Amino acid sequence: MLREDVTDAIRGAVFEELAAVGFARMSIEGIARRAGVGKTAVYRRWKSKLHLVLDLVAAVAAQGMPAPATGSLYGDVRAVLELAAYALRHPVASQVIPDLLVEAARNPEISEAIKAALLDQQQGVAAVVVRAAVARGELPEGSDPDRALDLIVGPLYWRLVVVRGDLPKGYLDDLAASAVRALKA
Amino acid sequence: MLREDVTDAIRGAVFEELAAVGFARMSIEGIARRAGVGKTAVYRRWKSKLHLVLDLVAAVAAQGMPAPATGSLYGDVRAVLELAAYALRHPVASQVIPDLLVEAARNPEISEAIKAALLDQQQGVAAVVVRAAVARGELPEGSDPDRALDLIVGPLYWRLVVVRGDLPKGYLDDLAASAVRALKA
DNA sequence: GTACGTCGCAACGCAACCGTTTCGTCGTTA
DNA sequence: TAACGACGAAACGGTTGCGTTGCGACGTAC
Repeated sequence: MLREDVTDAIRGAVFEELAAVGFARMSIEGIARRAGVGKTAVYRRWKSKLHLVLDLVAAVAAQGMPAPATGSLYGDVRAVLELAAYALRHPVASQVIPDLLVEAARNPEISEAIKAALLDQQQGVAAVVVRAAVARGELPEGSDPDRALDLIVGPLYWRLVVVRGDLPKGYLDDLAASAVRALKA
Repeated sequence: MLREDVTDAIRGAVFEELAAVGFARMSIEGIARRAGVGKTAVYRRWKSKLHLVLDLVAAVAAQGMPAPATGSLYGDVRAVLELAAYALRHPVASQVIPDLLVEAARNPEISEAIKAALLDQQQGVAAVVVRAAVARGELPEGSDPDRALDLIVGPLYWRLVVVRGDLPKGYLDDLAASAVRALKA
């Protein structure tokens, strides 16, 4: 029987190593070193570093992403932004997410995993939010949820991850208002 | 005297190698192999792969980025989006840019170079566009060019680079219109 | 109390790349 | 034509990680 505490230590080490050096530079030796276990313990559980990461991403995907239901489009958008900003400002996540996204451009398996864990989830949330807004009459029939998602999280991702700028007070409020205004075509 | 054609071959190989495997996996041996030159020729010109890439990025920075002047805010925004979409759809650039952006999060020298080559350029363009729009009375005094840039290129970058989705006909038009609408607070 | 499986540790042979050096070839310059 | 310097190729010793194997220690199940 594989020891649970060892498994957890490895999982944690993968996460930290991924944030510290990125997928490309990550090594199984480094993971074992960081986790304080032997390489044997790692190879007994996973075949390669790819499987390690796919397992990690799948765990994130499994936990799901909650869709807001505040009763207004602005409220929903603002809630989505709050959640996204929280994740993208997390020091570990803000390193791991863009790193894996770049890796996904070269590796179909990572691409598929990331899509299921993040993009599909977000598109699902956007679909719920848009559908509710349409039902309330806040948005016209046939509004495209994907385009809505672009307008909502695109600017935030750009600022936090690409430019790596700060998040001024009131920025999320303004952005939510801008997105709502942009959506009501 | 160093041979110009060899220098060019190396520069080209760096670009291709960067797109193919990314900065982290890139090796000087691989570059020399791809360029069809000896390692000696590379080391005679640059100290390390970091210097190779910094040199490449500086070359991009030096060529500058043109600011549009179409006479309307919508026209200017649309022109910026056209240029950005062209770059982000380029198969090599669309691999290299996000890769270096991720690398920049871990390497201050790359960060500085990328900032000068891309971000500062874009912020300069945004500043010109916003200033012109304010002068025309299309935007209120004190509009923030950085926020404008977030709203203009954020959604496009998200769609093309993060989601790696397609670009439907009319998307740029809609996005430009949305951005203009969002900016007029 | 014995047998089994996981544990950490260390070593294995192999591969890639590091940065340097040596060599013989070739083109340019004087 | 002689000297010089860059060229490609190959080899150097050193480092890192690969995936595998053998080891003795430990803990648990029977």
